[in-house]
Amino acid sequence: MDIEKPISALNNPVRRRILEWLKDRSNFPPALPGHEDLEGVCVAYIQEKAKLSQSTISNYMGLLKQAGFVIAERHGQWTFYRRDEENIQAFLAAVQDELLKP
Amino acid sequence: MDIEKPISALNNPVRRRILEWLKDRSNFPPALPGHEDLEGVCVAYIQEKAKLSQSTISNYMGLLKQAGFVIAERHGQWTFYRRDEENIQAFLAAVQDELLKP
DNA sequence: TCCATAAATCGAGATATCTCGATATGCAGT
DNA sequence: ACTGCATATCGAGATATCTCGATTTATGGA
Repeated sequence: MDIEKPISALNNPVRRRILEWLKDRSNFPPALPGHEDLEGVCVAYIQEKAKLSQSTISNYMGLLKQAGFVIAERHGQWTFYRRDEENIQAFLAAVQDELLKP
Repeated sequence: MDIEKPISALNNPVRRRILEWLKDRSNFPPALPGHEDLEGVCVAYIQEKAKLSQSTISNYMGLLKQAGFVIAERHGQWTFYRRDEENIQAFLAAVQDELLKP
């Protein structure tokens, strides 16, 4: 596991906060009608909470996705983002492995 | 524990490699005569291994120090840097705490 | 005191990141 | 096909990081 991209993605307070918000779906407005079964959150909700422009948040979510922290799922015109818990754990293990003495 | 500075310090491959090198004193030339008891490594040795300029390495070591990853100890004209294992562990715990779901 | 060496600080050019508004793309409904 | 909405991508200015050589500061020895 290469930690280059993940570290870079974490090197921004807003992106870190988004990852925290995504821990709990109830940090956002209720799911859109017909999507109640989905864990993910649409970009517009994240944008509203982060108070940054739509393009910035879309870009941020792309970085978080490339870093392996989130999974994107397209449903119709919406993209729903949710945390990739497995990959997050793999990243933490990799950082420990690199940082911790033998 | 604020992870802002530590994350920023880790966001560079050379600084990460320096932290790895410092895990084992034998990654560097033998201690200077009269300093065999010290764990730390002088800037010149790190510079030689990293193949970057003296000012760059001095700057890097300052960042790693501010991030809490290393401890600097001045002895005469030399500054010896060594890992701060406790703080490194504290950082890892903080990252886990921030990243991992409850 | 004067010189030599190690490290820190300064100033600057090159490159990367941040963040925006504007535009493009994809999808749903009429 | 056309319109409207959600998201992605583009282009750009502002700011930060990278890295260097030059200079300064601190220390030790002749």
